Amino acid sequence: MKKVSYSCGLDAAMDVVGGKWKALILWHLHAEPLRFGELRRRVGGISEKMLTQQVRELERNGVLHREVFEQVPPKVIYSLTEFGQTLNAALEPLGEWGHRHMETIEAMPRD
Amino acid sequence: MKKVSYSCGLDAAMDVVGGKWKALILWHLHAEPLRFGELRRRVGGISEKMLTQQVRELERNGVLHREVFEQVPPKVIYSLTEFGQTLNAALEPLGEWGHRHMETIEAMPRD
DNA sequence: ACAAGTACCCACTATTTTGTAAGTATGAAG
DNA sequence: CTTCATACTTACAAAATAGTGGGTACTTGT
Repeated sequence: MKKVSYSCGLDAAMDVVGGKWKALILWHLHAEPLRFGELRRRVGGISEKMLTQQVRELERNGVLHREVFEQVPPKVIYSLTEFGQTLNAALEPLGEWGHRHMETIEAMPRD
Repeated sequence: MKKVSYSCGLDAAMDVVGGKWKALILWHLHAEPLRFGELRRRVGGISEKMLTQQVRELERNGVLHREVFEQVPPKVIYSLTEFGQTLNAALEPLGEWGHRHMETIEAMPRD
């Protein structure tokens, strides 16, 4: 979180779920809780450092829950909180849109 | 646009509307076409450079339309394309969510 | 004895994104 | 004749974001 006040709801929401990975992480947790490694494999392309970092922020923001099992080898399970579920639901139309226009988006000029 | 293929719709959508300003710009254009200066005032806090840059990308991506009037002083009007309108519609639940949880978001730990 | 697997942390570097300040053209107003 | 306004552009600086390679602790399997 960077700002303290927002010009509108979208501004605020983007501050929570913006960035390269957060939305994706939520997305992949929508069906079931996952362990760190499994989450990493599903998100794809994310480094360990980034995943820990993003997941910790999401935890601090009350979007997801982190359950640590005191074992060796370590085991940590991530799941959406209720708050996180409402956020994920709000993200769904955007995901739908992206899905529907995937080809158009892939064909967009990149530089 | 950075990627050429996406793991899911949300991934793709975030690539179009991610970043600090783009979603906000779309949002403020939802009701009516606006001139550069007016758009800038409404978005608030954005520099001229950033606005031009973001708006040009959105134009290249077919999200908004840019109409130049060959006058002095210059006049340029921005409006959503139909595509942009579908995107804005998909963004609405997220904006709603942000609006509903504004206080929670503002109270989130920032560092 | 030794490598493999887990979920990290740390220091460091690279890349990307964002911001700041200045300059441009032209005409109208004072 | 100087200033103001518009919608930019350019060069440069700063800040945010991302990646790399190393290390850790302990257990299980070879």
